[in-house]
Amino acid sequence: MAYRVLIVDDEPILTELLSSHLQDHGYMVSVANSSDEALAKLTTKPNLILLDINMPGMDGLELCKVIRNHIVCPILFLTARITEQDKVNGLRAGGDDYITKPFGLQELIARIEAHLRRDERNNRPPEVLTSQGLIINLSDRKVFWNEQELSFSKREFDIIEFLSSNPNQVFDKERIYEAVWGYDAEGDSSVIKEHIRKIRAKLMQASGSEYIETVWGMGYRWKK
Amino acid sequence: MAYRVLIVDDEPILTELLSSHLQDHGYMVSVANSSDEALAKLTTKPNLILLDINMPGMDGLELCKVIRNHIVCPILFLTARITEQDKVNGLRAGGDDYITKPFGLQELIARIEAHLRRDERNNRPPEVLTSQGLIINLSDRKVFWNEQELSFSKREFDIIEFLSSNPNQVFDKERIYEAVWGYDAEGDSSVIKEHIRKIRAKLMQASGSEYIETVWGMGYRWKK
DNA sequence: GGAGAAAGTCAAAATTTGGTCAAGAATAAA
DNA sequence: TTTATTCTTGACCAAATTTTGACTTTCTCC
Repeated sequence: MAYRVLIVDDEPILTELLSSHLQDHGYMVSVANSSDEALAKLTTKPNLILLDINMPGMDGLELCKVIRNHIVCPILFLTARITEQDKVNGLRAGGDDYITKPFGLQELIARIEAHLRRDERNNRPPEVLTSQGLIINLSDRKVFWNEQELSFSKREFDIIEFLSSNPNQVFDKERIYEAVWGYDAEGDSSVIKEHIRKIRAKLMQASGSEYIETVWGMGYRWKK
Repeated sequence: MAYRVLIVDDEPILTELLSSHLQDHGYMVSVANSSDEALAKLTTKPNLILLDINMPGMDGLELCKVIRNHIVCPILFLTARITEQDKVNGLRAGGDDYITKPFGLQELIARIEAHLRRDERNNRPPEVLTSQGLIINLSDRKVFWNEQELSFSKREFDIIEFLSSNPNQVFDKERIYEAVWGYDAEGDSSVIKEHIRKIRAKLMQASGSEYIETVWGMGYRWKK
């Protein structure tokens, strides 16, 4: 399966160039020309992010920190700044590498490969999760129970995905809200309650068993 | 716990310098001045390896490939070579990063931290405490006594977590209150008393033994 | 041994939290 | 546009937890 790379840079010429180069190497590329766009495109669940530091509005460092709250994947800074302090800042912000412009495309590819390979080594994320007869296909976002497909809305699936990807761990509502809705987590907890209810009802109706456990005062956990 | 870093370089002056700098930052450092020595020192199970490319005998690239057959940890190349092709080779050999000399010590530390942090993110072992048949799984917030799961409320678990994470230490009620409730609340110690009672009852019922000891006039301690 | 302080016990009150429901708002589909 | 679906909100209830206070027991020191 092709890796997804998200390029974040406000320079269209550069993103264009990078994009086509990466596509030539078999990557699926999405491009964001601003921080906001980048956050929105996190939903594509990139395997790796190329991040420019100099951008109008929220800059790359800030963005990096925010992204880190959502997903875990290699983040490579791409920038013209070169002082050591800048490098230090970038890495401390949660970045994994720092590549100064101008850089060779070959080197870039090599670095990307190194990071992806490393991720692969550490945690090969399964595209399909199963637990007791239930099959959750993350790539096509479908859920089955013994041949029968269950239908979930976007939010519902997002919650299922998040919880079932981290089985047995307890997440409080805020944490779930953050993970599913995004950075702006001023969420009313009743939204989660309601979605959990719907999910439970559908799962129970089909399979007759509980998958989501309530941990009183703490949150919810996916039983595995 | 301190991270272990293995430095591989045939230049004693450099290794000396690096070693003391890293030690200043709290790392446990071992040094190898040759490839053979490096392979021997893999038994120290380093969390990260700094690897010079230019060495007599087996060079860093070769060494890297060999190391990769043994352990999985970040490998950072440390070298004077700078051509893009070299970088590509290094990364393809299984390295995770490539730092060209001369480099700033600050940058080096930052990169090391970034890599370790990343490793941490990816495979964090579950935090589990055990004491005499009792298993306390901090990440899942579950407590077992021989297969049997014991259920504790949030506050109860928080107290157990705090005390059992610091076994044999005595904490007075205020200190416990501070640690668990999160703020300094003067006075009514009866809350703690009550929770301790509940915890003790549950633990006693299941295991038949006391885990929390009263130190008269001082506070409570988790017996280990 | 007895006074006083600290810890333990118990039950009831107060508070917090989660589940449920219905209805309005927002979004997507037709 | 209309229509259907999904998302969100707020209110209410029930359940579980947390806290409180009165009371008893235990310990320490004189």
